[in-house]
Amino acid sequence: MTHLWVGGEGDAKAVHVALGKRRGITLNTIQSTLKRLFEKGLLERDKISHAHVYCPRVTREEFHRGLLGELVSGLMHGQADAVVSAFVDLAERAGPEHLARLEALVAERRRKHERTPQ
Amino acid sequence: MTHLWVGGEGDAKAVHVALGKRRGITLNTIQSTLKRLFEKGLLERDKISHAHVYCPRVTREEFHRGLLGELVSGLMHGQADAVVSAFVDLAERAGPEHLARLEALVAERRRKHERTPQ
DNA sequence: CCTAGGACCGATTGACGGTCGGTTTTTGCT
DNA sequence: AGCAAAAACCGACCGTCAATCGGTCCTAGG
Repeated sequence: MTHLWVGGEGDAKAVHVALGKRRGITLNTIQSTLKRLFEKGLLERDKISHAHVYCPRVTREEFHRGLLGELVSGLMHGQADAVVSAFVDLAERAGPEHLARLEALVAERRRKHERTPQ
Repeated sequence: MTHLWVGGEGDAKAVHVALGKRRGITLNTIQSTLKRLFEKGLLERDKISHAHVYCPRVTREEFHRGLLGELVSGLMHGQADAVVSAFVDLAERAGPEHLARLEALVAERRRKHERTPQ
């Protein structure tokens, strides 16, 4: 579904030629899919004349944040520490450079907290 | 499925009285579920006389690590940075104390890397 | 040898995503 | 206004997957 992101966004049939053709998919399929994504609140749409123009309601980042949040909150039942630890592990395995990035971000956040205590 | 973890582990019917009863679930259901978990490689089992005794093949931590890893690697297509950032956000939102923990873990890992360069 | 306890198999239900066909509505052109 | 093309909509079907259960077969113990 959300694979329609890779082609950026736009109007109904544009997505089709961008993705559908390559997969031998009907334009109809694209339309349905787009509609359901819209109903799920992931897309915004505008009726221009008689055609719908869709555009993402959430950025890819927000979407990912959502997914991650869902999973994490699901696992975060008392084992928050384990989750955090697992993530650090992953970051390390995915490439040590990510550790640096992680460190930087954490430092930044903590600084913010000191400046805004409670 | 994996909710059978909360009751610890043990033999077939023990899980039933521990979880099934409360949910009005048949012992049969438990058995099937256990079997499928076993087939999935998440459980180990031993045939004691004519009964199967199941025990976890992976700890809860490992399992969580697996889930997280799956998702993250799924999202980690060029947007690794975004994922990392999103996670830090979550940690912060879930409770600033996690930031401290995160920081500690990262520091530890990085130290290890310095000691083991390549 | 016979029975009770369990394992196994197969079937069903309910979500869900992906994919379409067929119908209706909206346009635009003549 | 009338008609044909374009696009939206509705509903349906298929494949997958987890959860659930009923019924049957096997086996250990008495």
